[in-house]
Amino acid sequence: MKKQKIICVVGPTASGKTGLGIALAKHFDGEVISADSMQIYQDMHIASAAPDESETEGVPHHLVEFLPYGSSYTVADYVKAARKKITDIASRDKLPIIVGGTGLYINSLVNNVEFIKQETDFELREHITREFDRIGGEEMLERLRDIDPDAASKLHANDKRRIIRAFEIYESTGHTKSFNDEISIQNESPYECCMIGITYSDREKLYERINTRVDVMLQNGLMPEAQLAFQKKIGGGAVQAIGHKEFFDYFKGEISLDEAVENLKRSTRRYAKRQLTWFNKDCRINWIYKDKTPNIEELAIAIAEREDNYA
RNA sequence: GCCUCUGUAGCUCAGUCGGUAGAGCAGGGGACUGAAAAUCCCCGUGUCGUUGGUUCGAUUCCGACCGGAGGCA
Repeated sequence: MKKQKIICVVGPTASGKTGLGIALAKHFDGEVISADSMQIYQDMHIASAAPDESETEGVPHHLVEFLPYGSSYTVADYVKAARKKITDIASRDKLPIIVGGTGLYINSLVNNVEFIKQETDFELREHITREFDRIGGEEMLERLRDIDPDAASKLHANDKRRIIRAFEIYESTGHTKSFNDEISIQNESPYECCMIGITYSDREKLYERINTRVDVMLQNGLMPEAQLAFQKKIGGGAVQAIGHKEFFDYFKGEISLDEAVENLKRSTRRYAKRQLTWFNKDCRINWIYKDKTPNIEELAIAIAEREDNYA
């Protein structure tokens, strides 16, 4: 069976993925599918750095700002939606271009991870969480060792979320996490993916970019946007967004505005570092260094053409 | 010009009654399969301002010099 060609543009925040995605889409007659766990939400346009109409230059962007703030969304939801978009775009003879910084989403999509058709059982999760709080991480990990030693050996007692998730899987499916993980990647990926990573060879330069981008966001009205989010006081994935939560302590009068801004810049820097850790281990990625490349778009196009004939 | 205080990790500072040093923050590395912009784990060698002296041995004591802060003129 012939594989569907796609291009993936990955990299840390503020590295210029959006612009490169648009350039590639224009060159190869493609459409962009975002792989960003925050750009999916509405009402956080500035914080999530969702592309503006003026930036996209007519290139369609999918899976961006379509979910109401406060809803919850999962990797499984994302992969399902993205696959559908790829099929849809390809059926119109356009090239699907995945652009984003959420490593988990990208990997799951590209590696064709199969998720069990099942809704999140929040009640079960709540129940297991209570048990965790009652007996502690060490004891929970011991119990997990009895049912799924492989998974337990990879987890730390403090890793509450993953320990809880391991029990959640076992109790709702009857299979261990290890087993589920194994069968989840048995189907070969239907995609032939050219992966392009964009970053700076000098970490300092990336951090400078991040700092100035935060300043620009502030000028563009990040604070009022955060204020609205603060007033909504609702959950879902969006409350985790860097760019809103850092202001909450300021709104409560606990820290100064300067402190809030510094915290925001620091959170963003740390996030970028985690993204780099994630992407660096993927040897399929062709890296482009912004501070060493005169024309990144030209290079990206050359990489895509070298890997295969996308034209 | 004189007097006092001060100079230790990128920053703020501990400390060594003389045996070459440690916290917080910043930062670095790693993990990651239904919350992932989340969550979790690990990481502190630095001419102890410079230069002489005392000493078996000085970052620690003494002197001079250089830089910083304050006071008196």
